[in-house]
Formats: sequence, structure tokens, C-alpha cells
Amino acid sequence: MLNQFGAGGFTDAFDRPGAAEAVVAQSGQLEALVALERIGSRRSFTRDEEIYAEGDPSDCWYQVISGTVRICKLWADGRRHIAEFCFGGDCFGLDNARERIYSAEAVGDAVVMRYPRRATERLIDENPRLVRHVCDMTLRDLAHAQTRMLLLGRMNAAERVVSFLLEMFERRDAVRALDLPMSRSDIADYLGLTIETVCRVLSALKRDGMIAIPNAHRIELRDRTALEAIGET
Amino acid sequence: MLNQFGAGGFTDAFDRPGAAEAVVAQSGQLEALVALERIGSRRSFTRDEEIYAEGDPSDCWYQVISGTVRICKLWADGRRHIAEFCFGGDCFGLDNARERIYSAEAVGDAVVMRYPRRATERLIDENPRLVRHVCDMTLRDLAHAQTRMLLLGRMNAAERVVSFLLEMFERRDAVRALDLPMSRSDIADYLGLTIETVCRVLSALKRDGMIAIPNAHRIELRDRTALEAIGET
DNA sequence: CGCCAGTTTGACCAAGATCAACGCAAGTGG
DNA sequence: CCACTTGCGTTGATCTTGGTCAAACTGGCG
Repeated sequence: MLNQFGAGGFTDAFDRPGAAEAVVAQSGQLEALVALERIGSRRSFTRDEEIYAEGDPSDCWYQVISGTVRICKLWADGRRHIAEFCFGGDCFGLDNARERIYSAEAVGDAVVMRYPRRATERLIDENPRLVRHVCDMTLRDLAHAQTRMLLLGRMNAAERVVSFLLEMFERRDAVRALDLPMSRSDIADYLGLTIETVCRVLSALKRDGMIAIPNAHRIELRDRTALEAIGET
Repeated sequence: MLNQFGAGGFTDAFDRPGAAEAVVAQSGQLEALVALERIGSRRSFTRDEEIYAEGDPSDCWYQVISGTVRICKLWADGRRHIAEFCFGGDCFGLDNARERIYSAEAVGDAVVMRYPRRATERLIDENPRLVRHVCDMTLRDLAHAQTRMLLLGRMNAAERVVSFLLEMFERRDAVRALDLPMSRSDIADYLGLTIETVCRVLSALKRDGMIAIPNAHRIELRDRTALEAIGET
């Protein structure tokens, strides 16, 4: 199906219309929701597929419908840093730069809505409530970035891994068990550690009875109190 | 002079009116500028004085008029993390949380404008242009936080120190020489290193002829190209 | 069954932390 | 004016954490 976005080989695969409930729903503006839906297009991505690349023009923003997306940056020397994981309902790619500083990739299969910036800005100009909402969203991202700076700046390996697990349990609304959609390598690059260190910490937590690991991607909480004692700021 | 802010022992020392040019000037809205100026109050702080503490109600935001402010967090076990240094013109304390997650302190003597959030929000509601400006400001902060995440997550000691120096030269508009207002301890806590490591890297840079250090707080650039080769992402 | 990618574990190494001593300049009080 | 203190900053010796390198394990899949 055709749509209004010109650039990029993948563009035509975006498909309209789609759901944008989570963005606007709480601002209680049905008409804005409908309008936003009208300017958005939907597309699915397969594992490791690029949603946008570093250097691409930064002319739209996105919302994850299902699956997981990683926002990351690759150094010339091979080092990689993952700035963020986005799950269903999360928005990403919202900035006011000319071009992308990070790339976005699907961690597994994922479905994503895309909204062109220009059209969103027009919508926002007609809808003062909406801008407050976008602002709040950005402020939330900023608060999250600051928490991550704390983690990366001052926590040791065990504290980082435990914080990560607790964050994932909270964000995925998991209580006893959790399936991590990302690989050890993704986790390592998110926490500023190596794969091996992540593995070793997880093994130690398992040995000490704080978690169970029935298979590599599933984590079960066995002693939340002990974990919180390690991971809380 | 009296003003409208109730809480906190320091409140009365804030003094109105003051300059808010940098915030609103580029939005080109003189009336908004004047209005903002009317709701702001000015106050000076001495070295290491607290502007707000962790846990304080988060009901206003600030702009540095002169001097340097550090935004930081102290762990129970004594670890400290500095999230940001703010110089003249920079805004800080802008969030939508109920209470402060970080504290703000004067690095040396500093003068600061304070704006209550409620009044700013009213102003913004009457002035759609202004909200875009606040949004842009937050997006800029977010971009900066992401750059710092990169530094903290994936750079070694030398890269961190060099990035820091280049950032300071750029932000202070210095070309050949720069006076750092903050201590080695502040730099270390900003970069996620120890004081000793910061010193050793600086000494190594001096030994290799990339910088000169006429006194502890003054840095002279001797070989910018070599530094950029180390510090650029 | 064998291969492959991802994960785990172990042995060793190095970057940076820790601990300790020393230097140095700016007060401070006699 | 000069000892003495005090607060940073610098340097050196040693130790620890996490990185590197290598090998083994595991589960899916042709």
C-alpha cells in the first residue's frame, strides 16, 4: 500500500492506519487520537532488521505496537552501545535533530507505527493539549536517561545486572517469571559490560538462589528482597 | 525583598526581577519574556551551597545567570554521581516529577534565577510558542544525556577525560586556554572515575604535549587534533 | 546426526580503584 | 613575618574487578 513517506527502501511496506491509543488516550482527546492515527503508518520488521540507521534524516517518530526495538550506536572500532529497549506502547525516535545519531533495530519480530514529524507538528499546533503530552513523554525519557547515567557511571557489574532485571520485571509487568526478548550481547551492550560478565553475574545470582534460569531467556525471581538490596540506588 | 515562594529557608533571599533573555529570546516573543521575567526571582549562592536537595518538592525550575551549578546525587555508601554541570544561560531542574531525584549545588559562587512551575505552566498555556521552546530545551537535554550515556557506558579513562575537556572548551567558547571551575573530585564524579585516575590521565596528556596545565584549574590546548583523535566518538 | 549460533565456564590479564605518601599554595594565628 | 594547618592535587605501589581469550556446552534445525 502506498503512503506519503518518500525516502528509504522500506517505506512502502508501512501500512495505514494503525493504533496510537497509548500516546493520546490519557490526554482524553478522541479527535486528536483519530487525527494522529490518520497520519501514522504501520509496518512489521523481522529480527535484527533496521528501522532507521545512523545518519538517516530524522523526520518521523515511532511507536512500538508489539515486539521489542533497540536504539543503538556502533563505533568504528566495533564497540556498541544500546541506549534503550522499547516495548509495546513505547515511543522512540522523537528528537529535533536533523539526522539520526542512533539507529533503531528490531530485537525480534516487531510491529511499529510511524508518524511523520511535520504532520505531527501541524497536529500539535492545532491541539495545545497534545504538545504537553509530547513534552511529558520527553521528560519521562530524560528521567530514564538520568537513571541510566547513574547505573553506567557508578554501579558495579552485579548492581547493573540486578537493576536491569528489576527494570525489566517492572516494565514488562512480570511478577515471578520473565522472558527476556534480547540476547546476552544486547544486555551487555545496554549495561556497558561484556557478555561474559553478564553470564557470570547471572550464574552467581542463580547459585545464590536469588533467581532461577530455566532456559537462557527466562528468568524467575526467587528472592526479590535480596535482589533489591543489591540493585536499588 | 519579599516574593511569592513559601517553602525553604533560603526562599526570601531570592530577589526579583531578573534576566531570562536566553530562554525566550530566540522564540522572539518579547511579551513572553517580560512575563517570564515577572514570575522569576534571583538569588546568589556561595561555593558548595545547596540550591535544592534530593527529596525537595519539584515545583520550580532554574536558570544559571553566572557561575557554575552541579546536578548530583549522593549514595548512602558515599558514592557520588554528577549528572550535569550548568553554566551561564543553562537551565536546570525542569521535570515533571513530584520531588527532586538529584540535588543542585553551586560549584563556586553562582547567581541563579528561579521560576515557579505553576506560573510557568499558566504562561505556557497562554503562549503556545513557548511550550515548543520548552520542549526543544528538554530534547536538547535528552540528546546530551544520551551522549553522556555513551561516554559512561563505553569509553575508557583517557577517552572520558579528553571528551570532557573538549566538551568544556566548546561549551565555554574557549579556544586555546580554559579555566575549569570545578575540582578534580567533581570531574571524577562526572566521568565515573576516581580523582587519581583523572589526575593521571591529565598528567599523561601533559607529558605527551597535548595540553599544558599552568595551574591545577587551567588547561591549555597544545594539540587539538591529537586530542580529538582520542576523544571523538 | 552434525552443524551453528548463542551461552556458559575457566584461566589469565590489564585498566582502573584503593591505599598511602608527598607537594603545594592559601589561609591563620602567634 | 613566619611556623603551622588545611584542603587540593599529584604520584607511586599494590590489589580487584571486569575484560580477553579460549574451550566446552546446549538447543534447534537441515
